[in-house]
Amino acid sequence: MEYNDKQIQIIEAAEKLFADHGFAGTSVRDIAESAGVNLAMISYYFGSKEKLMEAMFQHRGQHLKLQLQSILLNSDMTSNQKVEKLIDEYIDRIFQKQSFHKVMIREQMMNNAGPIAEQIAQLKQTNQTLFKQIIQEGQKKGDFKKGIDIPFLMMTLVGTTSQLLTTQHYYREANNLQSLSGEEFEKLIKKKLSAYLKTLVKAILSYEA
Amino acid sequence: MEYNDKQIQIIEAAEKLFADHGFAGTSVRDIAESAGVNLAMISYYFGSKEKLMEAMFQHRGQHLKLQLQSILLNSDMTSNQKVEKLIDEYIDRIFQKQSFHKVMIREQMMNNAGPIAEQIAQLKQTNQTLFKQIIQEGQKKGDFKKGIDIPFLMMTLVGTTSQLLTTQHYYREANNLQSLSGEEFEKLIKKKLSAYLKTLVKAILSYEA
DNA sequence: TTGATTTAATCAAACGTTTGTTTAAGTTTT
DNA sequence: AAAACTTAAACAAACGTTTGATTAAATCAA
Repeated sequence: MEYNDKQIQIIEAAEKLFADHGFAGTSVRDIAESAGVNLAMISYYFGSKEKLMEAMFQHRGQHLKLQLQSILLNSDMTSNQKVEKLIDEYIDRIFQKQSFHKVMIREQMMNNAGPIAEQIAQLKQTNQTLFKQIIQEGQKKGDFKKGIDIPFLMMTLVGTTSQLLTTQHYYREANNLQSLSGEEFEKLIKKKLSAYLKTLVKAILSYEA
Repeated sequence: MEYNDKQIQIIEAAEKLFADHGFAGTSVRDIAESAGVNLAMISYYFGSKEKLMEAMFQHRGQHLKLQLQSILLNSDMTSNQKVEKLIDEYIDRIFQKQSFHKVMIREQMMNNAGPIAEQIAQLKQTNQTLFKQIIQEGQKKGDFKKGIDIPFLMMTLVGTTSQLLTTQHYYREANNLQSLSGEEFEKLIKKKLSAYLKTLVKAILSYEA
């Protein structure tokens, strides 16, 4: 499915509003106003508010999957380099589409069925499988220690990033970083997160109890 | 402020519904029906839906703060033991009040002002300060290495736990654990999370790049 | 090229329903 | 008797969605 300019306009306006106020907390009138289109256009293009949400996941779904395949198949990289590249690509992806990821976090919490939940489950599994391959490859080469709980390690990467994403305004205030511009602040926390996660993963992949 | 039985009944019904469907996604009629009280009782006791939410944070707010003081002041424990106890108490607290913590996660995402946001900010800072003390105490004693980014380490503990909390149904499905009862499953993931986080923290507190 | 016809896009207005809240009349408790 | 509680009914406002008219562009027939 492809969407024209106006449809994308609506989807991206809805994305921002859903991220900040939730699905139920956003009215179609809010979306229409924010997107600069007439109220009826949302039903006209998408059928319903619910289907607009599904279109949003369809629209973003393509860019969601990590480009892990290319990392995995690149034989010039060491296991450590692969993990580091994975972390940087993941952070970039999350922060580039912040609003959509907040919407995803919200959707994950409500464990209802439906196409969106399925898409999320599928995405999680794909990323998990590829991540597992990279770690296990490193274990076979003797770069990483064995006995790692890979799903939990993944939870840490995802969870720490989500935590920073959803509470960045608290972090900014607690560390008196209001003087920085939005861009500067984002650049800073991305850099810190990247360095921190790399150290963390290396630590846990090499730590012997 | 103290609340009578019926008020607590309403608060706890609202808690569960807010956690699963969000604040805006839950109607006062849903809450009334779920709590088994008349619709008007919510306005009668709390004034408004918004104030019910504030009462919820007031009601739970007391139990929120980690009992870190007692850990910190206990001189019989090593730094490692203190960190381990902290992790177990944190996990217990989160899982004991799952619904409320989901509500908190939701509220954290919307960066609006108001008494709730303030209470969250205050709670975060209190916990951060006490956690920092425990880590720094360990650093002075030479048990932990220096140069740790404590706020980010805290983000990992909170983020990993939140991630498991909010996506436990995905984890359950992906690992074919539907045969377990709800209680058994919860016990299992709490145990795994505890062991994992303890290893993780020890790894990062002792890892030398 | 002209004029007719179809198609897609846009709009203000209205639809019926659900929303949070209030009312006013009751009942129970103190 | 007073205070606290409980209720069904009603309220205006906001909600998602539909309608019917209007516009503009595209397609076709002459």
